[in-house]
Amino acid sequence: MTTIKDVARLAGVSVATVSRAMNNSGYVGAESRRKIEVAIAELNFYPNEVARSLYQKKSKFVGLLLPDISNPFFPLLAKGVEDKMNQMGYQLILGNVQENMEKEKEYLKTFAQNNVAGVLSAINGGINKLGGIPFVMLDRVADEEEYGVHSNDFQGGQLAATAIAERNPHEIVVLVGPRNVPGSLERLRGIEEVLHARKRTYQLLETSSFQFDATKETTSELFARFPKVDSVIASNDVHALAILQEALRRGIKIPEELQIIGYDDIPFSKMLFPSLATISQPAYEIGYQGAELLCDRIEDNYIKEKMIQLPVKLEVRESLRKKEIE
Amino acid sequence: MTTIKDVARLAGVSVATVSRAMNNSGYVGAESRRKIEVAIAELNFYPNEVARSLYQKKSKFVGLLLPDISNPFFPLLAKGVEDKMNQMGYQLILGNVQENMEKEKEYLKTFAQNNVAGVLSAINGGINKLGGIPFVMLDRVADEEEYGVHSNDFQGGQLAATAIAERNPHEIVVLVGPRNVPGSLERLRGIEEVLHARKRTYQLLETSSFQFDATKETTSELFARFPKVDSVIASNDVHALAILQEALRRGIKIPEELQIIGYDDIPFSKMLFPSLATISQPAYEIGYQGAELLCDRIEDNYIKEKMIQLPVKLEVRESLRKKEIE
DNA sequence: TTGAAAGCGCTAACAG
DNA sequence: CTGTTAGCGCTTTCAA
Repeated sequence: MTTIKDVARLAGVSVATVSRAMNNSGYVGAESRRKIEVAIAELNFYPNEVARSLYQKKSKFVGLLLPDISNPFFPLLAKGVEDKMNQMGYQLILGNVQENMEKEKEYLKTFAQNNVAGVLSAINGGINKLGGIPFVMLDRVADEEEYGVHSNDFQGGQLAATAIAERNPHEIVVLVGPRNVPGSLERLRGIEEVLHARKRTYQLLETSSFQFDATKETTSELFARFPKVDSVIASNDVHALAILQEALRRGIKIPEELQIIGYDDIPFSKMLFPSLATISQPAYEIGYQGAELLCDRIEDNYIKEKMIQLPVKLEVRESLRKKEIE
Repeated sequence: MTTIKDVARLAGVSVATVSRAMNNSGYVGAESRRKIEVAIAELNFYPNEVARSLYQKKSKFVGLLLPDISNPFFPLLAKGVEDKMNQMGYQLILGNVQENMEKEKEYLKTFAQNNVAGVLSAINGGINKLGGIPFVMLDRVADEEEYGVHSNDFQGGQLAATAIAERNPHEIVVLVGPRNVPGSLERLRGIEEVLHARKRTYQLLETSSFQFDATKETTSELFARFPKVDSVIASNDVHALAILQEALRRGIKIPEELQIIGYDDIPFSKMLFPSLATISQPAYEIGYQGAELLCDRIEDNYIKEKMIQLPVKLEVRESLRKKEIE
């Protein structure tokens, strides 16, 4: 391993000068700078980040906490985070928590042990602080959080409910996401508001988990409890797709006999047939802007908005019936 | 931040003794140990990993290089890696490279700068070495690699081709993955061997990328160039699903008019209707065993197998026709 | 404009 | 069994 010392020796200057040259801090004579650059190139030197972060008490790492990396929504979000963070010179420590509080605690501890510069978390209801380390919540942002990026769940709920309500629903079932996921209730509020205003009745089906594996359970429960359901407002696309496809398997016609709308707009939703109508959340954008916000916090920049809310969008696709002529 | 010094002071011993107690290295008297434990608990102390890794020249980080985190195969693999690595006390630095050589180089550099203990890479054809840092390749393992975990691509190709050949194919199209992905050619060998032996003709369609977004292109090309295709052997599930669903959209009956077999067995393949027959690769297991192998290398344990090949399995599902009675 | 030196928190000789 | 001490590679006073 070549160190700053080797560079200093080869350039014929002191390590302090090399350090100043590398970091553009303090004065460095033109001649010294040139010699240092040559030496660095010659030795193919790059500074040891560990030593840096020991001194600075702050590393170039950012912790990323995700609830379930196998739900395609989160890789998208992670990409947004990664792109921005890399651009700013940070690396991500991956923490895939699978709705497991113990793992979350473990991760927060190792984040602290490694002097992370900040944490981005899509985990609801966790321990969202870590002595002075900046936190930014992504997607799942509880009311009491200070910094976060999420999309407008209330509006999303309204859009979804309106899309269904306008399409001659007879028996509506609303899938409600886990109570502890902040957005779930907001969406439900939006949905109920619209449905009440339009005097539509509906049934609720609570899903205890957003985990990928939970879909089978939800699906069987739906068809068992509500055999006459003809319209589903789902809590996410993975669940919606599971239901849609199970319906096809049972010979139920989509959308004539069962229409369904999802939430998230994961890449598969557009790709499958019939394509899944959904409320599109800007997953990549949430990650990207969350990363921006975190960088601003890390660098103590002025922050215009602590809580960023991104708009959602209705994607009308083949899983919805034609609109009624009003 | 509370340091080992604080603990030493409170326990009335030296930092060396605290260090020995924490690491169970060297002698520590019972009385001292007790006092240290009390002090640690009292202060809620945990050691700074940065300082540790500076001294050891080796951190508790492992770099994970992935080609495309939005392809559901890789999150699965990542989970396997994460589970094993966490269990062994390591953290993952995420490197999602998107088939971009520049990004890969960047990552390798920062891995080195951060004293990673090792690297797990699912990137083909990269710069798979880093001055003395142990590398283990996952899934995409070129011939010249020394350490890796992958599944038996030749066998996978054979299984896929056999499944199709036994089911009365008229016009077979074989999707060939990117040339630079080592497994692609192996699979093709397996496929061709079977098809030749059974005297089946077939067409090749090369796909230049495994990226999620590349599916649309592949799909249109397939139907444009081979309008009479009735059997597809795909290079991965994402492509296979795209084709299958596009066929449905065009009113082509699955599997009567078009049968198709994928590769990977991502979670969606089982969930969709018609479900996708595929060659199941043990993605989680590849990640997990890769992590095990890497740990053994890091700890300089005896290594039985440097190159681990896991079996693949044919999953017969609804996208295949009934077998011919022979 | 530069260099010497202290120190970030921890580990490991080494001497007691 | 325990403490003193010298670093790990880097940044940053501070004095020259």
